[in-house]
Amino acid sequence: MGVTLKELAASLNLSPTTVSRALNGYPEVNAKTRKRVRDAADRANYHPNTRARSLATGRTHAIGHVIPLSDSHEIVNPVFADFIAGAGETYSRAGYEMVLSMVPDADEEQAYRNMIARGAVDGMIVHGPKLNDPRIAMLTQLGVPFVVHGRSSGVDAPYSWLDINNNRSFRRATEFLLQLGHRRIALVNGLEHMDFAMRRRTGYVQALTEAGVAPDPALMRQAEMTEVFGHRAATDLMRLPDPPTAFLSSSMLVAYGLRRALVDQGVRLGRDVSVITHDDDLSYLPNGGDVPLFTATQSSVREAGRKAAEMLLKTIHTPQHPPLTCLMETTLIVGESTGAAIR
Amino acid sequence: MGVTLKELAASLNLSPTTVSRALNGYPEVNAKTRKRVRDAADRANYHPNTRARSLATGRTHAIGHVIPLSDSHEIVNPVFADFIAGAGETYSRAGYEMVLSMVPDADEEQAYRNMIARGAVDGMIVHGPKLNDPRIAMLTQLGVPFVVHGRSSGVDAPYSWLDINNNRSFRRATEFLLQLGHRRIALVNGLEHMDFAMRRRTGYVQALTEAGVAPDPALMRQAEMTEVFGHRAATDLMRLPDPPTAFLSSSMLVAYGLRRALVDQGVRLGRDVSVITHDDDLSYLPNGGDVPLFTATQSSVREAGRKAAEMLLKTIHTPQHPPLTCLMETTLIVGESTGAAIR
DNA sequence: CCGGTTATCCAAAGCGTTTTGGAAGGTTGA
DNA sequence: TCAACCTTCCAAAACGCTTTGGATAACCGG
Repeated sequence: MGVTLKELAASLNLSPTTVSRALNGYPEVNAKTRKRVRDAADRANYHPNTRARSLATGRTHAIGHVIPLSDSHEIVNPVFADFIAGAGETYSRAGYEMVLSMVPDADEEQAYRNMIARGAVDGMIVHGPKLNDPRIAMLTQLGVPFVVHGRSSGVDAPYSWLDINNNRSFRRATEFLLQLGHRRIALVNGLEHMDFAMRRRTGYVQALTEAGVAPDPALMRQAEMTEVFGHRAATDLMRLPDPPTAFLSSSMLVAYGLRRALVDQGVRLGRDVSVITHDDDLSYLPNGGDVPLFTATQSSVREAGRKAAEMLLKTIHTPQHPPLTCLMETTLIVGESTGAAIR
Repeated sequence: MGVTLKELAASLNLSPTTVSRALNGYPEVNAKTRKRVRDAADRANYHPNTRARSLATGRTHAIGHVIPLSDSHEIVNPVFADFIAGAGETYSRAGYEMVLSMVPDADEEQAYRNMIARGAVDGMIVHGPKLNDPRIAMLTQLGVPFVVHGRSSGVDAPYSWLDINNNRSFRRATEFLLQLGHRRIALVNGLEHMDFAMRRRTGYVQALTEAGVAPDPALMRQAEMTEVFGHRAATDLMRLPDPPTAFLSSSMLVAYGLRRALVDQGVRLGRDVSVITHDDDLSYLPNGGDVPLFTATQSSVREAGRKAAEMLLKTIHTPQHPPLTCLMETTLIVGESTGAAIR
């Protein structure tokens, strides 16, 4: 523990009041005194105790994140690391701290409730929204500022969110493959009770339908997005009597798995079979070096974290403001994993 | 914000003192009253305000983590997500919360200082120790309980740490390859100013030397551990006049890159060239399904997180206790990526 | 019936801040 | 010169909890 305000004040022969005001930039303190106080504070490495301050002000200067662990295998989705890194940048610049809670899906609601009831945070980020996500109504009802990373289809009441245009993104990717002559296009998706995965499938189905291609359920897979899942999916799908000539993947890791399976089977990527993947632009999973490995719909999840945090801080500072929303478009980057369909 | 203790007490016609004691399990309160209080608290969803509580008790019931972002590319190492998930399990079980700060390498020391000076945490976890890491002396001097995930060669004074036996792990892996007849063994390592990477190289060099094989600097690479780095390293190394017949990799992602490069060159994994990788057992990066993809030195970083958190809580609760240490061995899992050297 | 326990409760202080409501002294304007 | 300001500071209350040090009443043994 460090110096306290009282001690600092005593050492300066000033009252705590004056020292507090001097440091917080209030006008009613002499310029000379202010400087004297600031210098002494620096010298003593004084930082106001956050607990005491938040008790006095009623604001915690902290944001809560509840990261869900997929109940099945307690998998923590790797996008969280980068999203949080982005949000963390914003927080530290604004003098906020981040408090994190990682809990199994089942305990999630309680985790939000607790953080709030204990007065631990000024606002929250909602991660991984599902269809009709109950957390949104809950937080609205509790009156806590929050921003959802993603959206929740089925929730009508307005709320603040930041999302990428998953539908459009996968629609365009599908159209791109269709233009290359592909007709048998597989979708290797995340779990479709997750909102983002559902929207991606919708976009994919829409593009197919508009092009007069009947969506084939046999070509759609969904699971936790791991490399192994990608491998299994591609292996299975290539065994079909009428196998796909192109794959749409929901994550880089899945795409790795797809590639491994395809290569195992002696299929040339970008020649015999095409692959487009979504790329969250994770810092440790770059899509190739100079030339992109995969053709990809790309959007930086880190940037999303930065922006979502900014939105949240804004709603905290102007509580009466109506909900903020932000829809980010992805960019379609052409790499070496796509080519014309062989006929 | 929720109900306050005073309100709850008033609604029960009791003093705040009694309500507090009833809820905190002190003996000097009638069993009947206690039940009445507990019930009312549940009904009102009362949770004590953490800020107020920690102000009163002097303990925050919070642990600080400072996650470094590699200064070059601001990469956040994916192992952190799983480590933190593990630590988080322990924390929530013990009623602690986790406060996170993600900062560029350069600002790291200040981030620790701030958290402590502001009285935001009861203890800290030190991530990613480098050789002769200054944070250890700093925290020791500040008198804050902490546990290092890893160790720091060059720091003599005792401190609490939890580490895997990197040296032994890579020594064994190297010996394994030597026994298979490999002599040209490449090391594709993390950045060697990181303690773990340095220890791995030492283990590797020791095994080679003991076997009478001269370590060849041309066969050692180090960088941020991404897939792309693995690909580049393998591509380069295979171009050598006397290319390696085996690779040692420091992470799963690097191994993915190695495999891609090798496959690109038409080399068969486990036949023409062998690969052993370290596997942190990340939840979203499983080493294959039923049968392991890679021969690997495996150790769950999530389990490490759980244990490190437990150690930290222990040192917090018994401050006079001497430093705790824990050295975890890895297990060598044989997969399909290794085989006898071709002669 | 009475001193001494024991069981049960409470008033008040304190944790480290911010903030409200002055107070003292100096300055200004007529 | 004197009321009416500023300017600059401070004492004390408040935030929501825990904890110290009683207080009250009931109970007990002799």
